[in-house]
Amino acid sequence: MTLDDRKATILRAVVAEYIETAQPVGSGHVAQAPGVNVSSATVRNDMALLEQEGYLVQPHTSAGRVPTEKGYRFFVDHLGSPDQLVGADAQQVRSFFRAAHGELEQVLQDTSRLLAGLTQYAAVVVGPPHEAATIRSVQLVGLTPRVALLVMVLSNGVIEKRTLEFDHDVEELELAAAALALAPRVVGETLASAAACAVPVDEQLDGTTGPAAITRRAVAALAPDEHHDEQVFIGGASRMASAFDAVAQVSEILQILEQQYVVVSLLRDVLDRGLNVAIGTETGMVPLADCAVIVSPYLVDGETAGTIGVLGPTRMNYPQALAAVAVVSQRLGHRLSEG
Amino acid sequence: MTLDDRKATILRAVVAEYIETAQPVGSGHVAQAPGVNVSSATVRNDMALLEQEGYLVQPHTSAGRVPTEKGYRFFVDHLGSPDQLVGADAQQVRSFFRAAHGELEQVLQDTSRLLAGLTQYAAVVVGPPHEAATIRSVQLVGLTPRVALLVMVLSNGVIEKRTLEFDHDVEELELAAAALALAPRVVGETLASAAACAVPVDEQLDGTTGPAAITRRAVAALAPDEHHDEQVFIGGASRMASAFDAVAQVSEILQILEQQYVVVSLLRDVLDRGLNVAIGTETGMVPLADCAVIVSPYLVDGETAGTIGVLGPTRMNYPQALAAVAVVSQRLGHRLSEG
DNA sequence: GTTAGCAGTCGGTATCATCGAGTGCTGGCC
DNA sequence: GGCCAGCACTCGATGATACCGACTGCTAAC
Repeated sequence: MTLDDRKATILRAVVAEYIETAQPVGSGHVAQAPGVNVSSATVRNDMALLEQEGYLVQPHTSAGRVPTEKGYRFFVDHLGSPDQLVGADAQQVRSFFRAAHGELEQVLQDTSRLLAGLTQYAAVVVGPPHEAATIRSVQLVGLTPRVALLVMVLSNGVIEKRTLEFDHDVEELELAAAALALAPRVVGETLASAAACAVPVDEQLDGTTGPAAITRRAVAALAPDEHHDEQVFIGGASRMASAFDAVAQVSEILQILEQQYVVVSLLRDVLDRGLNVAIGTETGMVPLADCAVIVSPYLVDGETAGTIGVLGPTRMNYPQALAAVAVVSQRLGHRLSEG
Repeated sequence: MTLDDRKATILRAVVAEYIETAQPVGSGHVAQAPGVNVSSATVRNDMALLEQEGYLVQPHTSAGRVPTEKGYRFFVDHLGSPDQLVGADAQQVRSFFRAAHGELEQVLQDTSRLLAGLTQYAAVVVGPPHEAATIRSVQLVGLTPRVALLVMVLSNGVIEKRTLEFDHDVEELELAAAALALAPRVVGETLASAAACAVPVDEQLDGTTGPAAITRRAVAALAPDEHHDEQVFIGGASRMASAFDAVAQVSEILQILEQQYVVVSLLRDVLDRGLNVAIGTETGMVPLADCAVIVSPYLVDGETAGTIGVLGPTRMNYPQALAAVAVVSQRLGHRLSEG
């Protein structure tokens, strides 16, 4: 399963050139690549072996070779020292995070654009899950006589809101009273724990009107939505499009990107398998057979908080994209740790 | 500038068939179209005239004809009675709005998906501007000693928040005091008016610490952000992709859809010109030369509140898309009027 | 083990003929 | 005068054919 030095060098050269040109690579080109100091005939022999071992394929007999998933996999697993971003890009990242300020959502959204701009592929930024955040404040605001808004500020700066609809008019005073009753019970709790531990308390109370009923309604609405536990921001889907040549394929990939919870679970899945790169079928999604995903968690205050990722073609520029993801995830974590 | 009956019928037939097949339309096909009771030779004569008048073009001498922008324009301007949605679609809209509940943002997001599903093009839903909404409640919540969140609930159920960063630690009590001072001045105002009329009051106060300073900071942060005055939701960009055949073009269009404020101003622009359909260069954006946009405002409580739109190829199915936009905008307005 | 040389493969491109959908025009009919 | 059958013509699309060249695998020599 392990390759000798020369074959590894040749494989690397093939992948590198294919990434650049998107054309099958012939032995002649490889022989001229730096580090390969053998003739094209020797390269040919080794390429034939590499094909037998499943690292390369020939689209047709008289053509050069193209990396298989296994080939890409070897390439990323044996990259040696991780690349640095080129100066201009590094500069861009620095000045971006120096200027980044304001709302969490805005920062995450802009970060996804930044990453997309750096890599020329689609970028995904998943915000910190609300799971872990505790409730800082609770408020009940009437919008119409029968509709009120439950507004909670979480410790990570995210705001959760729930619409409460009643089948009878509700007074502002009742809302205020309900909010007062609610606050001591839920402040300091997470959404989930607040929803769980507050329920039994409420079941004892009865009646369909008055503050107690409102409190009960509010508690019932607390539980975190299945799919909205974390925020997802996707940037640069348009850039990814240019990396493919069939419109139908682009459309399928966009369709996946539109289902944000699918993207989130894809990233989570990859991380759970202990990977930070998933190539082709490794993504587990059929329409992504020609795509690769790079994932990296970012740390806020030393704990993994969210995830960023890049989605591009299997022949993406791995060294550069890996470097970009690494730098951005590190800087983003830093930025969010400051508070 | 006006066409006689037969030429109008022929033009309509050409546009209708081209929309369906995306192939240049020949005189033979037109002659067979219902309503055209003349021979292909006569159709040929009229088509030649229609070409002279700029409604049609021939891609090459021995080919059928394709509508020009002017041709599409005539088609949509003379559609006669607006189409009805087919039964299944109408049913889908009804059940969607019957089930629609919960947060405003979620409803708008889902509506964009619904509209995209109905039309098979990209759909845009612009939420009610925050401009007109008045502030219902104000709250200041500390996140870290030096960072606080200004949270405002607006009358339309939208939440506006502003991050306040201080260069010295701030006590919870100070925040509470500042919020108390702020509330009577801004509740009931719009964001803009609150920002405007509260400023002079604050300039009289001095000092860099204490509740007064916090209040001043909060007021300064009130002014609505230029670009985030309304929320934009875009659905079904992937569907639009399949309507084109050049990847580069798809990429350019996606790029525009990614700049949400561009989309918003595009829709606004079209409405300002008194149109509800913009075709090709009428959109004013070069990459959209092969696109058409359908726009419709929706009314909440009798007042125009937001806008919905569809972006598709110039050869989009106008009757169907117009019907879908009309129904959805009407139902959405209804749904949001209930409160 | 490496490599120069060589025969063989096969996709891509160019050339050419053919086909057919579609046109414009003409001349006859109502 | 308006309509239309008929006809010659145009020109892109399609398919066959030949050619070119970028490859390969193999062999024999170093």
